[in-house]
Amino acid sequence: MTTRNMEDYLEAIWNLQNKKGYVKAKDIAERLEVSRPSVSGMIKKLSENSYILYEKYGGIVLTAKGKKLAQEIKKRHTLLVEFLKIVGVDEQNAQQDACKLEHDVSPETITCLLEFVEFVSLLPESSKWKENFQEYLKKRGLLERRSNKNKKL
Amino acid sequence: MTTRNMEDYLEAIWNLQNKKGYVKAKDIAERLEVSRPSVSGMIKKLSENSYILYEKYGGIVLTAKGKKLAQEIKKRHTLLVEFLKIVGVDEQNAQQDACKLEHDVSPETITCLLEFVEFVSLLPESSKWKENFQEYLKKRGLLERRSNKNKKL
DNA sequence: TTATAAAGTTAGGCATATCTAATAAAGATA
DNA sequence: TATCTTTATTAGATATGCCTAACTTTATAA
Repeated sequence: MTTRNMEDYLEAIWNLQNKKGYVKAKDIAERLEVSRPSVSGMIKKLSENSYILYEKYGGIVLTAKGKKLAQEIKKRHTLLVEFLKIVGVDEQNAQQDACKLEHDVSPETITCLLEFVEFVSLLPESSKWKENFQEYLKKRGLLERRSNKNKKL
Repeated sequence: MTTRNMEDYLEAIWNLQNKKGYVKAKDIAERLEVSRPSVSGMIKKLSENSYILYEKYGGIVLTAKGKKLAQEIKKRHTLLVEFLKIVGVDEQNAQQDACKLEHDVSPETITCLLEFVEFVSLLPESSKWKENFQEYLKKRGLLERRSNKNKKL
């Protein structure tokens, strides 16, 4: 089984590969804000579990298995961000939350969120839903500011 | 700071207190499916951090601090379940997912979800949104079954 | 009241994941 | 090519949280 952490590393590797074309331990460390020895340890583990190909002091390459998992996580992440933005979470918070939630959301919930996002995005221009929701959010914002009640929950 | 695990234990304690009126280590162990020594360890930790009052071989009582946090987590949990059910996740899955997500969702996202749930629940009977969404979900279900494509993502 | 059963604790170990300090290998430059 | 800098690894420690086995305390019941 993969842990939350292995997933984070795999996703980072996938992102780096797409962005820079290659992956170095140093870059993973920076991206995940961990020390290089931590990266070394995880590389060993991912390699042992056949998610990556690796030789000491060499390059890091995702196996088919690793790539598949990394893509899945990335898709979950992207979907979560899309969804969070629809319900009014700002980009930055959406990104941060998605990083954590992507490890825990069950396949069934993913399917439901996917359908929700698709449904909303397919709403015809004539649909009043979006603008009603926007209006509702705006009204809520005003009310809350007025009553000065910052519900932390 | 509280860890994910401390939160799980606090929530369990809160639930037991509400359900049975008192809390025993054994019940926590059963509820969380961990061994009794694990519970002993966490009780010590929660006690050291002033989330509960505890004396060896004695009763477990939440402090004001512990109660407050437990209630917050419980609220997050309840909200997540409500939300997940709206987008079509069945009760059981919603409960399971909420148990995990409740630790990671940021306050801002909680606020947004709360507003979304409220908005949907306040939709007038005349609103076509709900039935359109239901219909959409049904249609998707049929299409997926027909094409036999189980997107696992 | 004393033996037994149930509940809780301690001891000791394992797994995950982190860190710093020290060492080794690779890459860049004079 | 030899040196210096960057990058990566190993060694060794810490923290969280889990487990089983053994022991202690409390509660029950004969």
